Amino acid sequence: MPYNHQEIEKKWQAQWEADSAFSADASKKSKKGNLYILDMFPYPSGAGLHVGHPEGYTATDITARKRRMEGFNVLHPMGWDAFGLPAENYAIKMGGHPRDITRKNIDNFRRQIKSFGFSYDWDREISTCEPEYYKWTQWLFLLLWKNDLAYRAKAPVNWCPTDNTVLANEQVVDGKCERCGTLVVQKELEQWFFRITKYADRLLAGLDKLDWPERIKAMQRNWIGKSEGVEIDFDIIDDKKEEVIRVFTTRPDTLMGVSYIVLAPEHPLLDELVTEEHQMDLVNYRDQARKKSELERTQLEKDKAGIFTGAYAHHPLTGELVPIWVSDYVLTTYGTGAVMGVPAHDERDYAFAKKYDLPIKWVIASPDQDDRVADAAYTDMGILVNSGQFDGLTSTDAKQKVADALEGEEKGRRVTFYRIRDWLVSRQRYWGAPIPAIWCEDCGVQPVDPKNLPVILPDDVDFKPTGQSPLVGSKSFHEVNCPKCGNAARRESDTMDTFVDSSWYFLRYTDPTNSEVFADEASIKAWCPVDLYVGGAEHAVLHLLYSRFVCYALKDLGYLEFDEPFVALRNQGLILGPDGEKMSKSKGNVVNPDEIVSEYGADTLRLYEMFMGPLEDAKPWDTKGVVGVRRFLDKVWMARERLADSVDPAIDKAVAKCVKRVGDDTDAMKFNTAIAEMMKCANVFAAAEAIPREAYMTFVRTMAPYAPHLAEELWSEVSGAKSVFDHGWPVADESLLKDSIVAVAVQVNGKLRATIDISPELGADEARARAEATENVAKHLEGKEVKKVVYVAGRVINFIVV
RNA sequence: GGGCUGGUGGCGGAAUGGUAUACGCAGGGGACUUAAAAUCCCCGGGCUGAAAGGCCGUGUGGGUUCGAAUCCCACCCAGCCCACCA
Repeated sequence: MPYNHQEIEKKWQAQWEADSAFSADASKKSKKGNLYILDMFPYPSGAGLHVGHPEGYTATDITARKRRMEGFNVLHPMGWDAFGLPAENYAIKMGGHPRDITRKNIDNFRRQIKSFGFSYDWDREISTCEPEYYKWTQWLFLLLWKNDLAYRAKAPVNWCPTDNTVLANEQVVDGKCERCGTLVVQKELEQWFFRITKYADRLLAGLDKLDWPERIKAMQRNWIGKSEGVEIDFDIIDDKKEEVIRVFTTRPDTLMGVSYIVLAPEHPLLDELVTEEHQMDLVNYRDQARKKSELERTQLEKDKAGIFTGAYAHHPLTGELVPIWVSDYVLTTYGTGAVMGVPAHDERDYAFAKKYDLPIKWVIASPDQDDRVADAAYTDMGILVNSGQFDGLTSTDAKQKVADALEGEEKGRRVTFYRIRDWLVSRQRYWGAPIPAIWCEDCGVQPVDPKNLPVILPDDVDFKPTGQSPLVGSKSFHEVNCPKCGNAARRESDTMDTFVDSSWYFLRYTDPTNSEVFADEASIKAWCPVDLYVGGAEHAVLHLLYSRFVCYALKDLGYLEFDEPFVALRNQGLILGPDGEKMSKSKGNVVNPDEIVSEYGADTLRLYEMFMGPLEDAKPWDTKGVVGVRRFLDKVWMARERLADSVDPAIDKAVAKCVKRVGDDTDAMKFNTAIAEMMKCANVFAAAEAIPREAYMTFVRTMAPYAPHLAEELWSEVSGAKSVFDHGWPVADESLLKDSIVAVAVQVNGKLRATIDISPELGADEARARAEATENVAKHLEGKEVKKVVYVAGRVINFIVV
């Protein structure tokens, strides 16, 4: 008979809640110490949870439950990343207030998450949109501001015309708004920034010590984009002025191959140096370039077009004349906005030179002479040629020698550039934490006194985005005095990027109700940093990089004793629809976890999601497969009817092996193979007429982190004791793990010819004799000379014959 | 174009130098049943053979090794990420 999952799961969820079974208490004595196991908190969308959410949550829940059984004190909290555009857009479209919509969504998310039986400490639940929380987001802003890590500046920024707000670089994907897909336009606006670039080098170096997926580390390295090279000054030939064009290159070894210089269309020196004859060309070209959207610039990647300015510069070492060109393949936002054109050894320069018939000078020869093709740039390292004093050097040596020469002449210097930009944190939207600043006509922009936090998000506003923050229209919000001179002033009306909210939330969980500090020092010390963090790979750069930055800053400012917030990180893979495609409403392949829980139970859903395949892989959903794990649970359930005070060494052995394997695999987060092992054990139970009670109860404890409801029910029914989680993680009986007889493969010249059942302790000679005695092996050895015999005890014996 | 990850039965996957395909799904056969469902047991890489067995087999081609899905080299394909970054 199948078990009644609805009744059992409801019963134990209520029991856990009544017992506060999972409350984390740092003051509690624990023999193993404290662990912080964290899920990336969800954005509570209107659609509710999808099956992807419980995948990561189950992985951490299994880990947390097992660690508790082992005697660790575990902090395992859940909360809500509750500010953000979707709720606000929904409110604009459908009416209502983003707060009400968000709270309703949170209620639904909480109900769903509780239905899965996760062992969260609900007393620590946080929500970033509540004033008790965002007070400290604002405090963080003030702290960074006070320490010159937050500042206001005018800069070219990304503007989304649909959402009517600026976006961080990280939120622009393929030139489009990450949220709504609208083409982003560049605007010159004054905005608030966090000085993340100050930490570029440390954020890069810190990656090395992290237990994170290589992929994620590579993406962060890529995003930080460190490149070491040389800045080179080219003197402009101009009687009137002493100006230089500064270029940046990572390949100073190609300096002798320069045949022109290219400036970005926005380069500040352009107006001065363009000759009269080329002035109109420049005006037209700039006009054209400005009209191109980011997307067009990307799509036209291969089309290198530009114009000649009529001006020339001196080569810094040879003094040779070098023409100065303009093209938008050079970006203002990287390096110096000017590059030296070396067509022979750079693909872009090559394309440009071909188009405008500029000289192509080969200065690097491939060490592999034949490799050099004349109809393409040679971009690898090599040996210098046609380079005067540098001839014969390798690229690596030449880089140093050229840099030395330039530094000697004061024509250049070694520099490091980063691709990462400062983090733009202000948004012209309503549903976010107000930036705690006050504008005074006399004193300029002033920080709000921390005593007056939180700056409450007002209700008397119209949410419709107009390009200005909706807060601009709020009267109550703006009746404020300057904190410095006391005169009437107005509040900053921008709100913060929601990534600021989520950049520190894991600290708040350690002390979620504190109204004096963002979290008490002792609480942070007790739990942080996070020992295990699990979430989707989509946060590879944004959230994870921002959180790291905030922790580095807080450490420098004396608030934390660690810089890296997440010691170990794992990404759960995407769960695809049954058709193997990414789940989406439009494809109609979305699986609703509520239906699985109601039809098969939470334990089945948990087990199935872990059984599908390795945690980090993308895996298609198969409802038929769900039935398979439910059958397994029913087998375990039914086995309780055949318990006996009997002895069965075979079953004891199967259980001991299961305990060992499940323990090891759970620690390695190989949940799929752990479950396969439990299934094997259940099959042994199913085939047995009587099952030793002791062995069965050990199995139930082993299964408990995976299927906690069923385990609790079986434990209380069979043992009469209260919670299976109070009884510790079972220890495998080592003596049962060793097999006295094993099947050893017998090979002749590497081909399997037989297997023999022998003791793994058996000596090589005896094993050989046993192997030779088997009929098939004898047949293959007949008439052959045995050159060598390889024996690996307990595994394989291989005869090498001729 | 660059980087990363991967390619194993009909399907999800297991095995990280030692019997390839554990476990599950789907399929076939049997037991129980008036019957069906449920449940339980057995069989499932290909070719060949009555069987025992033999040959082939982890994307392709080579290499290292007594022995390779696993390590090395080259290539093909797929997915993800980045991409005019000088």
